[in-house]
Amino acid sequence: MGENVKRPTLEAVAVRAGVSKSSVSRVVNGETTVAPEIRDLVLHAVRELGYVPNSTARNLATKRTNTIAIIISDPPAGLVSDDPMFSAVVRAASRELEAAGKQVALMLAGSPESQRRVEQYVAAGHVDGALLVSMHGADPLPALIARMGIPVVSHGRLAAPWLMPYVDNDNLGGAAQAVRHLLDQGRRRIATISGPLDMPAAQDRLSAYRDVLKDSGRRSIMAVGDFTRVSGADAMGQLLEDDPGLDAVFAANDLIAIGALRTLRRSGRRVPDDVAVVGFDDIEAALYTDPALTTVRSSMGDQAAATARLLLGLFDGGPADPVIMPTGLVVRESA
Amino acid sequence: MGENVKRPTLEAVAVRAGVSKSSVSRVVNGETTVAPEIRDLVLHAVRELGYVPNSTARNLATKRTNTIAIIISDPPAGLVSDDPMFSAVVRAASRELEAAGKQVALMLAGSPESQRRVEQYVAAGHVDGALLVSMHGADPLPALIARMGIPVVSHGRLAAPWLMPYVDNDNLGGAAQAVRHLLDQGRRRIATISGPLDMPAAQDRLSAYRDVLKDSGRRSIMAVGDFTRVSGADAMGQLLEDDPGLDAVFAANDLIAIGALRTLRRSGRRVPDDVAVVGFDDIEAALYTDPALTTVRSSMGDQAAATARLLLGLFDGGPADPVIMPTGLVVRESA
DNA sequence: CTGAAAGCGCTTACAG
DNA sequence: CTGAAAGCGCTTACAG
Repeated sequence: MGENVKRPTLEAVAVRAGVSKSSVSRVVNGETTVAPEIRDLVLHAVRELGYVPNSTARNLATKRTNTIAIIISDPPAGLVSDDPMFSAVVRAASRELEAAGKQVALMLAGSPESQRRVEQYVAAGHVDGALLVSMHGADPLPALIARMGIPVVSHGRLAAPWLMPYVDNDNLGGAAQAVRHLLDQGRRRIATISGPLDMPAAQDRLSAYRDVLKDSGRRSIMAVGDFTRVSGADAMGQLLEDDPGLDAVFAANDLIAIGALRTLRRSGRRVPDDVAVVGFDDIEAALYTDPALTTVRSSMGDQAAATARLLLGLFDGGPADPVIMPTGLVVRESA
Repeated sequence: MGENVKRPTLEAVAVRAGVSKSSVSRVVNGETTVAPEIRDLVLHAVRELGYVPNSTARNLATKRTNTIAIIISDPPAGLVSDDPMFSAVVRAASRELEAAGKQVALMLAGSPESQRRVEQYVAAGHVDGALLVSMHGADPLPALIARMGIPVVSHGRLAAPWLMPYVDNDNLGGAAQAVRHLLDQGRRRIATISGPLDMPAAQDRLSAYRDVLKDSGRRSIMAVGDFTRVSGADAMGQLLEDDPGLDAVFAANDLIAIGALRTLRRSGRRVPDDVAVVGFDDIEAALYTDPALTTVRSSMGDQAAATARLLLGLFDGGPADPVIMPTGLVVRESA
């Protein structure tokens, strides 16, 4: 498995260049207090030898690791990662962090064992900071991570928001806009399919729905989903049984909407003629449903990038204030 | 930002327990050659102090890092990661690796700069091994990684398969089965929409399509896609112009099929009555298209897990032989 | 079975 | 501006 060439050390470079290790270290780390001639000697030797600093040794000496953990607190069922959001979030955050010269350690913390592993990992001083993507309200991980004494931020508001700063979408505003849109279209019996009720995003989207309906003197009709397609399909079936006359559905995310669309189709309802449907997130698939899905745009990518930047800012003494990103209705065919 | 409590060192444990550092190290590492009483003393001190080994120091001493890189060679456009495969692969591989006690470092290598970063990272001795997910044939990264002298495997056959062992699906077999299914249904003008032609998976699926058609004395009708929905929609439009009478399409993946379905719908074609459609991959979304998509199952999750196991096996002197995983047709409504 | 000592490859005060 | 030396927190032959 490879030549296993021993990599040159800083010491080898020093010998080769005929200077001290200190000088090599300074040059390699870009310190300015080095005489040009020494600098050249070192640079030359570095090139000749193909020297690359051993970051393990560097980390030990500096007590920094230059790596940031992206911790995805995925429930055992694997809810999140089947979501297109998973890739959007991981990717955008990685890009941002890497662009800032940080290494990224991805950690999936689904099972209790993997939670322990993550805890150990952070406790072992392996990371300088952490970006948390937690997906259920009862998750004990945020509290554990928060007390580890490293900068940490959350992608999405936590059930315990005081634990750490976060970046979130304007779930309340977006959901309200969606429901008002249905109202404006003259829909009378507007149902909703919520996300998992222990998640703040699901709670917000639900309570905005309720508030808007209440203000307009209408009754709430709800079923509980869990942000998956299949839960949307099931919930829609239940809703149709409960109230066959409903004429609109606000789905707490696009995946739920996609599931709901299938059930509506199978029950012979036309969308939007019989039943209007609005989703949330504006994932790419929303462009390919039949009819194309009207939805609330919440760029998870942008949100993840903003979360990463918030974290990076923390290292430079930046503000630890939550940030809420705007959402907007995207009207297509389904409502 | 936290209490910044200095973490106890192995030395502190030794002092507390009244034994040598060597003994503490042995106990902590589970060596059996330790007297029970010493063991107890150490364990007690470890617990009292809340000792967690500093893995940076350990890595420096052992010259191992216990971490494996998952390197996603994502083209700049971001093709892969919009794909549901991204999450399936990252997740399954992570789980497998973590279960084996390895740390996972996720690296996105899209741009030339990030390729350099990955190279440096591996060269810096930060990882013990790497799992590569490369997405285009001209990718220079596999060759670079392959010569770094660490165990490395590829998720999917590379354009240069000799560089490292890999795990792949039976793309040839699966595609052949799909096309034969269309033939068996009496379809006469069977088109295909390929993936990016520099990717082995796309090549295989295309050549199987061609071979089967040739054997049956039929003509190939093809358009090139890139494994995205939008490319499927566009390619389908082109195909319909080229040959309005076509009665079947084999899409190189489900995303392409989803795009093609939209174009067919908009052009007034009924599926499967006028045009039959078969996809490839069997992603969850295939269950929610209208009509539900007939497709070839290729569990990316299982494949990624198998890739991870192949890599882990390499560390124990396991075989470095490629493995091909079976595929199977899933008949639903679209064909 | 146990411990003293050297070593892993860097960084960083401290003198000069 | 430069270098010798100590130190980061572990592991691991080597004696005993």
